[in-house]
Formats: sequence, C-alpha cells, structure tokens
Amino acid sequence: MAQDRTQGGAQESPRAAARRQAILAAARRVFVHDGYHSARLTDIAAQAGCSVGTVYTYFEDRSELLSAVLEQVEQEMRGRNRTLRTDGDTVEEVKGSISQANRFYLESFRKNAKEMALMEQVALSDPVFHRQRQERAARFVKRNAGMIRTLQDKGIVRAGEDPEMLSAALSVMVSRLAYNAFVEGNFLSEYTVEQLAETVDEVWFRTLGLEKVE
Amino acid sequence: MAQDRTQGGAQESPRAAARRQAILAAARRVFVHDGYHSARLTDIAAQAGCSVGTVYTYFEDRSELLSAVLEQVEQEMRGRNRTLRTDGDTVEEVKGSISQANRFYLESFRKNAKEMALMEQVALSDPVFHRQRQERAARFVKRNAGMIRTLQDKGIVRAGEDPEMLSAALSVMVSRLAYNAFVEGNFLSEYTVEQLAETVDEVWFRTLGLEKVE
Amino acid sequence: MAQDRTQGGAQESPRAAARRQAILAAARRVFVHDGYHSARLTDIAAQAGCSVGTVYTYFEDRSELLSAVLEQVEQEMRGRNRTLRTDGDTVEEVKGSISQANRFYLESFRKNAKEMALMEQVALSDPVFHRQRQERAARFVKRNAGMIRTLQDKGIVRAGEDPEMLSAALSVMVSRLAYNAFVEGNFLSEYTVEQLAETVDEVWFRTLGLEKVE
Amino acid sequence: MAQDRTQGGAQESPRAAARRQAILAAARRVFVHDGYHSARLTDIAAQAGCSVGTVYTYFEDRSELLSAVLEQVEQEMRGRNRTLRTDGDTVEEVKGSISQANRFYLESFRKNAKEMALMEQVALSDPVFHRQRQERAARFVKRNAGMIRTLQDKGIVRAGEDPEMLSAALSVMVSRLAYNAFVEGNFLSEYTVEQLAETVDEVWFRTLGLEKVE
DNA sequence: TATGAATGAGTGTTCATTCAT
DNA sequence: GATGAATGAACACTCATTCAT
Repeated sequence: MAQDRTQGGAQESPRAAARRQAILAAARRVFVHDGYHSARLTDIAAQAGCSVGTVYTYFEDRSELLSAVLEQVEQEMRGRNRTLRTDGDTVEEVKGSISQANRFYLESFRKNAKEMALMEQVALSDPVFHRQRQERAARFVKRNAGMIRTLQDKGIVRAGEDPEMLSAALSVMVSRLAYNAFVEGNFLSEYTVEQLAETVDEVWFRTLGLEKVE
Repeated sequence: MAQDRTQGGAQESPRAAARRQAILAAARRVFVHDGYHSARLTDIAAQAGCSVGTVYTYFEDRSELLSAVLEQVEQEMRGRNRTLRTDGDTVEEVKGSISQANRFYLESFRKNAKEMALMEQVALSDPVFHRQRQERAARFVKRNAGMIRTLQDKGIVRAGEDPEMLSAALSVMVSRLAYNAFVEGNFLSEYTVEQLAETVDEVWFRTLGLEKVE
Repeated sequence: MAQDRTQGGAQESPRAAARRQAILAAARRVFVHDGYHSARLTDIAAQAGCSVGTVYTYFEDRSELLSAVLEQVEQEMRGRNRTLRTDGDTVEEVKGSISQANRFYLESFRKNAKEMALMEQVALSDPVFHRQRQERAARFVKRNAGMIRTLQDKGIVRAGEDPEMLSAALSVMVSRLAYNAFVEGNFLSEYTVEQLAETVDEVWFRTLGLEKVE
Repeated sequence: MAQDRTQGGAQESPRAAARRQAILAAARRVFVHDGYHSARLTDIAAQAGCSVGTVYTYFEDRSELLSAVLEQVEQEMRGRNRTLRTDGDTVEEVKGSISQANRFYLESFRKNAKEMALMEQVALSDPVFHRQRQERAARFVKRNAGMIRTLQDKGIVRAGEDPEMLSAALSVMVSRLAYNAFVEGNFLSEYTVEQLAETVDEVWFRTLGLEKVE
C-alpha cells in the first residue's frame, strides 16, 4: 500500500519507528481537529516535535500522511470487529449475531467519531479516498447480504427480496444513524449506544421477519 | 436571507434578472462539476459569459453564490414535494402515503444527485451550510415522527417504540440509500427508482407493522 | 483651473448648477469623513442622490472632484481673511493686526479642521495637490515676511534677521499648532481659540521685539 | 512590540539576520521612494533579492514591514539624541542646551527627511501609526515643557505662561520648519542647518526671555 | 442628461514542497 | 537523518471609469 517511504523490506530502526508514530499521531490530532483542508503541515510538525522536513522523510506528501492516518483508524476498527460471527442455526442465534454486530459497529463509531467525520470529508473531495470508503462500505454490505441469503435459504427471510439491496438499506441505516448520533450532534446524540442499538435491531429483526409482530 | 445584493424590495430589470440567472446557472454547473473548493470564480464568469466583476455585481462573494445555488436547488425540490400527504385513515392509505413520499424523495434526489453531493460537501466544511443541512434533515425526521405517532395512537404501531428515533432510522435509510445509488456510483446505481422504492417501502412497512409477515 | 466640464463660458442651467453643488457637497462630506483614499465614488453618488454616471457628467474624474472640494474650502477661508490688514503705523497697531490675523487663522482652521486634515492627506500622496498646498503656504509666509520687512524698515525689528525665514518659522508655528489642536485631538484640543491665540501672539510679539520683557 | 515573526527569545541564525536586514533595507528604500500605498511587495522582494514568500517568512504582513522600518528609523534618531541635556544652571548653559537640542533635531531630521515624510504619510491614514506619531510628539513637547517650568521656577521665564502650550508652540515650530526645509523642497531648503538653527534659537531665546532685546 | 451594469487590471497572502547545510 | 529557510504559483476581490439604453 506504499503508505511510507520504507522501500521494500528495509527495516526501520526503533528510533525511526517511534518518530513515524509521533508524526502519525500528530497528524491524526491535527487532521481530526482542523479538518483535512485546514490542517497545516507546520502544525503537524510542531505537534510531532520535529521540522516539516522530517515529516517528508517519513511520508511522501500530505495526502499520504492522511492515508496512513485513515489506515490506522481502519485497522483499529477492524481489530474490534474481527471476532464477529454472522451465522447461526436458530433464529435466536441469528438475532444474537446481528445484535452483537450492531452494538460493535455503533460502539466503534462512537469511539472514532471524529475520525469517521474526517473520512467522510476527504471521501467527498479526493477520488482515491472516495474509492477506499466505497470499498469499505461494499464489504460491509456484502457480508450482511451473505447473511440475508443464508436466512433466505433457511426459509426465514422471504425469497422475493433482493439480498444486496436489502443489506444496503439496512447497513446504511446503521452507519448513517451512527454518523448522525456521534458526529452531527443531533438530537440523536442524547441517546445511549444501547438505545440506538435497540432501535436498529428492531428494524433489522422486523424487516428480516425475525420477530413476531403481534 | 440576503442571498443577493438586491437590497430590500428594489426590482431588478429583466436584463439584470437574466444576468443573475445566467451567473447562477453557471455557478451551479461549475460548483457541481469541480466541487466548491476547486471551483474558480474565473471559470464561473467565463461560463456565464461575463467578467468576474459582474459576478460581484450580483453576489456579495463566493460563498453567497453558493448559498444562492443551494437555495435554488432546495426550492426546486421543495416544490416537487409540496403535494405530499402523510396522513390517512386506513392502513392501505397510510401505506400509500409512505410509498408516494418515498418515490418522490428518491426521484427528487435522482434528479439533483450532483447538487446533493455538493450540499454534502459544503456541509462538512462550512458551519453555516452544515446547520442548514441539519435543519433540513430535522424537519424531514420530525414530519415522519409525527406520522409514526399517529400510527401508534391508532394502535397500528407498537407504543413501546420511540417515534423520533424510529423516524430518524427510517429517514436516514432512505436518504442515504438515495445518496449511494445516485451520487456514489455504487452497485446500487444499477437499480431503478422503482426497485429502490420497493425495498425502502418494504422496510418501512415491516418495521411499522403495516404488512403481514407470513 | 478647469475644475469642471463646463467648456469656456457655457452657462449652466440653474438645475445643473444645483446638481453640481449637491455632488460637491456630498463629495466634501464623504472625503472628509472617510479620507481621500477610502472614499468611494458610489458613496458620493448615493449621498448626492444621483448615479455615479451623473457625477462624471459634472466632473472629469475622482481627483477633479477633490480639486473642486478643496477649492471650495479655500475660497471659504480666503473670504474670511480678505478683510485682514497687516500694516499699521504704531507698534500697537501692528500688534493689533498680528493679533487679529492669528485669531482669524485659528478660527478658520477650527471651522474647517476636517477639511484641513484632508488637504494635508492628499498633499502627501498627490504631487498636484502637494504643489497647491505649498503655494498656499508660500503666500502666507510671504505676506508675513513683508510685514516683518516693514517692521525692520521702521526700526522695530532688528535688521539682522532674515524676514523670510523668520516669517516661515512663525507661520508654521501657527498653522501646525492649529493642526494639532483641531485635527489631532491633542492635549491642545482642550484649549480655546482665545488661549491658543494668546500664546501665539506672545511668541510673535517677543520674537519681533514688540513687547517689553521685564 | 511583535514587529517580526521571531517568537519570544528564539535566536536568528546569522544568515537569517542578514536576510531580514536585506528585506528591511529594501522595504525602507521602496516605501520611501514610492510611498506606503504605492509600494508593492513584489518590488520589495525584488530589491531584497528574494521571493515574496521569503518576505513573509520574516514579517507577518505589509504593515508589519512598515512598522519595522519606522522602528528602525526611530532607533537611529533616538540614538543620536540620547546624549542631550536640557538642564543647566546659568542662562548661558540653558541657551547652550536649547541650541544643541535644536541642532541635533534639525540634523537628524535632515538625515532622515524621506523617512519622516513616510511617517507623516502613514500617520494620516493608519490609526496605529497615527497614535505612535502622536506619542512621539507628546514626549518631545513634555520634555521641553519641563525645561520651561524649571526656567519659570528660576524666575527667568514669566510665570504667567502655560508651559505645555508654550512648549507645544515652540516644538511644532522646529519640527515643522524642519519638515518644510528637508521634505517639502521649499525655499527653506536653500538654507543650511546652521542657518535654520540660528533662527529657531532666536525665537526660543526671545520667547523665553533668554536674550536681551535692545 | 441620467442611469447603473459591465469591465478587468491589479496585488497581498498562503502553504505544500524542496534542498542546501 | 534532521533542519527550516526559500520558493512561487494560484486566486478572490475592489472600484474607478465607461457607454449602451
């Protein structure tokens, strides 16, 4: 992914690695605080306790610095979600998986709200980041679509529905609700993650026919 | 709202009005094509067939030009939605209203997809536009929350649900699905408005208990 | 002096003359209030109740408008000073003339303080106005030098002094003291014209040997 | 006084100091030659042998560059006047002090005539510089007022006179005469500093009663 | 005469990136 | 590796003046 200037397998010294981390952390702070367009290299260097020249020793240019920041964020969030299971034999197991996944997603989003806002911002002005964001979303949708298809095979979800689109609808609902609650400072920000999760679960369960409607 | 330099009720001559429209249309094209930050005044003037100075005869500055563009878009979209009814006595009537509203929304979004992307972009970097976008969204959510509350009173929707949050969840689902389909160039862009609307309707109906799940 | 566009002896209609006066008065207000460089033609036209184009009907350009304003001011001040006598046979008569001249000057300056500040400002950046101001000052110095020479001939002032330079020294003292008192907003602004005049008289009288020093 | 971008006590390298001086000297030349408002940053940079960007490395903006120039001039002039004495016990000593002070002032003015014109110009359009000029003048007047008061206590100058106003009158006479002689290009410019000083001394001495009038 | 819309040249300032030390 | 001074392209905005109506 060429997010640094370390060619091939050349190892960085511990000191160099520490420097890189310091710059990365500084960039994350500054990008998140000022927004990508307002963030100045000089501020990042100052925060990192080094000169601008040194920043260029470790990162090709400003946009690569942003890449590295976003990649770091994504790894942190992926790490949290790695253990998720989306399968299960009984309806209750499926509901448990969905429920857990939604809680994980909402919680992750809450913890990195500022970073998610940053991602959103850069995706709108830079084609490269736009594509990255799209692929991330696509993976999310695809995973859920697979689950829906499984439920259809088991006869739980109606076969008539398009799994991809249904997945997309339910997925964007979760991600956008999270965005509104944690980034926008909406009326939604007054709810707890648990409350949001319950609503989201409800929509999923009813839509997928996992809950009896009296 | 002072989106132009015409003070108070001073009437514009037909020629001046035409000029203003030409500049507005040019700005809309350029903003939508290049994005707000990359758009150059010189390009807008060139597109409008006048000098930069003339642009400043009609608009205070660059940001006011954007305001005028967005206001125009909003009026176009509001105009289309004016006729919407969100009430009804029978379940079928309610479903009809929802169905119609969703189709109108998706269709409007499709017709102004680029402009919606522009709105999204500027909302992320300018506090004023951010607030405008938020208020627009809040109105939308509120209207739907009212409808849900009515359904609860009639005993159609369960009383236990929070109408505001449910409305928010369902509303963002529609708007974000539209965004993905018409702006992002997703796999969703291969669906027709009708197909999107059917899925969206389905989620609404099931969630609100308006449809029997076999 | 070609301060207007009325070629030769072509008479202006009464209406045109009124227009010209209205514009001139507006220009005077705006120039004096905003300073020459900050004054905008549009403001002047607005103040005059006409369009910018009309201003150009009566005045060649911005600088000619200023010329006309300054000329008007000068005529007003000259008018006041026309009756001054600077001669006299006895020491008391001479002192009376000087005393009267100083009071007239200070009073005139006070009445047109803003205009004098304007003159000073434009003299510093425009060669034409600079020359005008210089000539005005030179006339003032010359008149006083003549008086000093007369006093020397009568044996009242010592013959050894250079009348021109002495006149210059005493003249600039008066004009600059007036400037400080009426334009600058100095501590000097707390004195009355009479108090300033007494001090100024004192310096003149003593320097010219018109007063016995006990 | 924050007239540069060197924050706090951060030391400048010799090379940087030389650069700063080069830019300062260039700015002084250009400001003095073209006047503050007509001076272009590009000209200053060209004169300094660097790019415009480099100018902004050392100075916040155009006005700070002017500040630095004026401060430099003032320091040069203050340096020259540091040794002045304005006291003395005998009449002859007092006259000597006054005489010396006047010569110093006139000579300083002559050496920095163009810069004094610049100061005058910017004082008339910028409130900050206006205030600085006023304070400078006030100090000058105050110092001389103190001397006059001392002379009154000793019974040399009449007690009836207002020391502040008398000081102001005599001070502005010197400064304005200098201005006329060295900046204006008056007939006064044909006199030597010595000749100007003699006239100025004469007015002071006679006004303060330090010279017997035959 | 009066209008006021149109013109367009002119310039201070920013900041990512480079490279000599 | 580290530094930070130097670069210079890029751009919004102003306003006196003109001239078609």
